[in-house]
Amino acid sequence: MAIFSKTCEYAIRAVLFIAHKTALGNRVGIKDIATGIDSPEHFLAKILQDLSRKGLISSNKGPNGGFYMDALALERPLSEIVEAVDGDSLFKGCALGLKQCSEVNPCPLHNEFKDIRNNIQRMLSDTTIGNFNEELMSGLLSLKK
Amino acid sequence: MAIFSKTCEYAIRAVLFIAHKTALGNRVGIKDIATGIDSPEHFLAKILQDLSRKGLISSNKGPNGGFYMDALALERPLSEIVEAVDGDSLFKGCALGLKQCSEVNPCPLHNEFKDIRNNIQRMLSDTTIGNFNEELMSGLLSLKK
DNA sequence: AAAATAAAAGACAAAAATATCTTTTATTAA
DNA sequence: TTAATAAAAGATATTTTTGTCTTTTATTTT
Repeated sequence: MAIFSKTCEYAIRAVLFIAHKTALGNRVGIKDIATGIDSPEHFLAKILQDLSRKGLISSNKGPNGGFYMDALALERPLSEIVEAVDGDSLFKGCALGLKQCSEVNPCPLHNEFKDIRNNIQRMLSDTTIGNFNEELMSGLLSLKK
Repeated sequence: MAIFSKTCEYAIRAVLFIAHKTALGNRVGIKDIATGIDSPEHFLAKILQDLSRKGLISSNKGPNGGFYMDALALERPLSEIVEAVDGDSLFKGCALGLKQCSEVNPCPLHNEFKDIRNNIQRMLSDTTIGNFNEELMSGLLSLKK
């Protein structure tokens, strides 16, 4: 199994795509985004609607409409996307799925996974959405294939 | 989303349960295992049949039958269970789901996730199934709830 | 005001993961 | 050699995830 759900993979890729495409005032349409990250258009639309409702990205209807992000939104950490889509179980949950797993009632992997969970959380919290804009614009990083 | 699939969570918990319950020659039935790790009995049965086919655990039918593991099986790393059930995408796959993600064609998170993937793989490869037997027998670790 | 544009929303479909129930097969013990 | 036991296998059901198609709403331009 992968680290993130398919939905979350699309979400991150799409947000990074929007981020670097609209860094200075433009907007980008769902069709361009779907093509740009190689994802099913209408499925992605649902995901972006959700992220929009949650305030992570912005959108406008009509001609010249589309999705965009302001400067403030670019400063948000990747962890917000992940939490919005997949929840916090990757950071907080028990690796073996035990509801009551804790320091006093640990599963066998409780201690071995503590560092790993913290590393994931720290990395996603310390990395902003706008962090990759230059490399994305210069084509050094890929969001499709 | 969780790190492992539900199937894999059950698999690890069940194998650790079998490991410590049969450390010296006993066998344990599917009903006891399912109760012992709080999982759906018949669903777990399928999982164990699969692990048995793959040689990770052993079983016998009939009276006094059940599942068990020999000394050698206890030395296997946890990573074998994970690979048998969830595959290797947790260790090898691209976090953003890109098929061609690599050093020369990296996704934005390629480098950030390199350490994390390695940590997970190392931990699971360095930890044997039998590693938790004492603590499980003494009740210091939990496999249910 | 009408037409064009683009996201939002709704309805539906397919696939995969998870779960349950029944029948069959192998093994043991009486 | 029959009955009992327990895993293996098969069939089916439910839920969740992923994906598609159509209609509606908001906005802009003519």
